[in-house]
Amino acid sequence: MSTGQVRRAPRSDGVRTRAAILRASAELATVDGLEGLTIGELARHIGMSKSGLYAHFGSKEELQLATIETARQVFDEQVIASALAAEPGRAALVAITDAYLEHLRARVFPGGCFFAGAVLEMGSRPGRVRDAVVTFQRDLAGLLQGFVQAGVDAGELPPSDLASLSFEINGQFLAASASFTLTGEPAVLDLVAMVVRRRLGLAS
Amino acid sequence: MSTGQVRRAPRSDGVRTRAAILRASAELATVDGLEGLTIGELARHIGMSKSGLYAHFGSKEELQLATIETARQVFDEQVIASALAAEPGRAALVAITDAYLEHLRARVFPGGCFFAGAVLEMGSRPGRVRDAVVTFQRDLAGLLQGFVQAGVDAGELPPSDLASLSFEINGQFLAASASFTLTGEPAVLDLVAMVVRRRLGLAS
DNA sequence: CCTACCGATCGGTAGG
DNA sequence: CCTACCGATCGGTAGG
Repeated sequence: MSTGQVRRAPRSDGVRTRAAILRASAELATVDGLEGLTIGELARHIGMSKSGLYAHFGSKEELQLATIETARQVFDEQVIASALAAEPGRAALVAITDAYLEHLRARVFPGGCFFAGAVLEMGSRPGRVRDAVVTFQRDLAGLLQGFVQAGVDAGELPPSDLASLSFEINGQFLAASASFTLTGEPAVLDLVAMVVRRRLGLAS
Repeated sequence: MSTGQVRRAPRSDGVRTRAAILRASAELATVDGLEGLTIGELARHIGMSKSGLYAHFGSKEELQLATIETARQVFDEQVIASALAAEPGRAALVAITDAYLEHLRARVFPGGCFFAGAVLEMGSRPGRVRDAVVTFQRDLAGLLQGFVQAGVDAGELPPSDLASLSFEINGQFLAASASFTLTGEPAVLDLVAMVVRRRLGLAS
């Protein structure tokens, strides 16, 4: 008896429900877009009432922002983590590329990379949702640039790569997501893996 | 009196109206998306009633398809034409890149490249609208690949470029549109111009 | 090309 | 987390 009665973890059901909602929301958003996503469709998709969703998120904008946060966590775990586990520099650039391509290959989201779609969709809009997407994009670009800088510092890459290499790799990520989503052809992913390696001087 | 009374050209007003509608539709679509575009918003934007639009296009899908056709014509005139005017091979690849970047710089569409947005938006959807976007993408990829082939045939490019160069350039176009739309920074366009030239062995 | 209208769905709220 | 509801807007049609 010592510590008293059994207690369920406070709100654990709510936390789990919220996570399930957000996961479904992120998936739907890669097909319908962050704006095209509707509360009604999401509610139907997870077997809940619309007002049930409003109990978790006070507005569509809050839902969108929470969805972006969830997608970011997925991206951090599946893509960024592999890069951080590698040696900064060329090895990290290869690692993040392979992890990104594997993220696509596994079809984690039905519409390809969440942020590739979101950046193109929200790029010319005002508001907090756009700002959140821009922040992600800026952070990713900064991470890539840091790897390039490390590669240059280590003598793995020429200093001229500081100007554009991170941008180029980012562009190949966009192309990979767009092309793989369009065609479903795994060869696209192998092609991009080769392109990046070559660009880094790591293949014929 | 010879040829009789003054006659207005048959339906010329209707043709002009239709063109104006489609131009506005293409502009709105680069901000709201091809799906996010609504008949009501478009009608308001051009000062016409919703049913006035339905007189020109029987359904939203027809409007979307006609909008894509209009955007394709703009792209053909402003981007493709410059490439076809150049020597096939490296010169054509430089020409299409510069024309594409100028198309962005001029902000022909407020949301950047119409098709960059459309491909990412429609990639994971079914239907005729997606098919039309895929067709554009396939045609552009084929055009680029033809230029690469010509460059290889002329000895300007190594045969190894046949595998991926056209894909890489396409990726830089996507990155240019996304990044320029996000930041509005013209330096992005200069960067991509340099990246492509370097990739073609035409700059330091 | 218009007014007037349709059923359905939108984002969101009241009240429990 | 639900039912029941709100005004606004959706794509689309009738009839002119």
